[in-house]
Amino acid sequence: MNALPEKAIYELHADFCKFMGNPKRIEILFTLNTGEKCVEELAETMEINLPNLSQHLSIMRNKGIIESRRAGKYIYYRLSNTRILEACMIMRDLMLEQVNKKLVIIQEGRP
Amino acid sequence: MNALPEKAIYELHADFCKFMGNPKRIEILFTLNTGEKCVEELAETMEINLPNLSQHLSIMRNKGIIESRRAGKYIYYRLSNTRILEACMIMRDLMLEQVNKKLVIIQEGRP
DNA sequence: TCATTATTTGCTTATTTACGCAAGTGAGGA
DNA sequence: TCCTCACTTGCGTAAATAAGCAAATAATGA
Repeated sequence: MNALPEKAIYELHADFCKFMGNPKRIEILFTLNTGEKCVEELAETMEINLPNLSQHLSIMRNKGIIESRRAGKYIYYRLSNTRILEACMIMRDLMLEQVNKKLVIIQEGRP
Repeated sequence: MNALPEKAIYELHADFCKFMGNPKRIEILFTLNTGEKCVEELAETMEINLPNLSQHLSIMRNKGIIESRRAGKYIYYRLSNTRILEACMIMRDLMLEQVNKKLVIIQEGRP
């Protein structure tokens, strides 16, 4: 097979991870983890306007993070692979750990 | 304890994950996984100029992804928690899976 | 066929990010 | 003390991203 050069892998890797850098997309991830949802439902749960949501969905669809199917009038979105949630939960744990560390430092600041 | 509102968690989560959206920072992660390195060594391995590397290191340090210690003239960087690599490897696997899927689609396009 | 509903696209603006260069800082040694 | 080396910071610019609005699609039902 063709060996992708190392630098190209890093580019693809970073590009694939970019979707995680936006709070709305993280929210989409967690919301879809509770089950398939149509765009309107998502927009309502998330309190986001439709065009903006649609753009985020399109980014995630293009990267293969989520998949969609049409059923009558609605388009339903779901996670393509729940392992993404695994990675996401690790990041969340680590983030919360960091937040706690910072809180402790602040609290130690005023004895 | 004070319950962070859901939206705030998504903000913090996304912000914490942002570092993954840059190929240089992914490379730093993988390079430091092979062991502690000083800035100069990193710059040489990665073929990146020092100020730019330093900026990426500072971003990762502020988020608690990496830690540093001074030893004489040099400042050595290391990963603060190797679980970050776990998350990163899951993302990498999923990315490679997607890349393969896309290659298959392209190949099916010319029979 | 036409209107309606659900979703997407295009366009514009404000904000953020990346990176190169020049200058600054700070510890160690002459 | 002053110089040097290792690293960091500030600044300017180019490019990417986010979000809102208006307009365009695409499937459904009258």
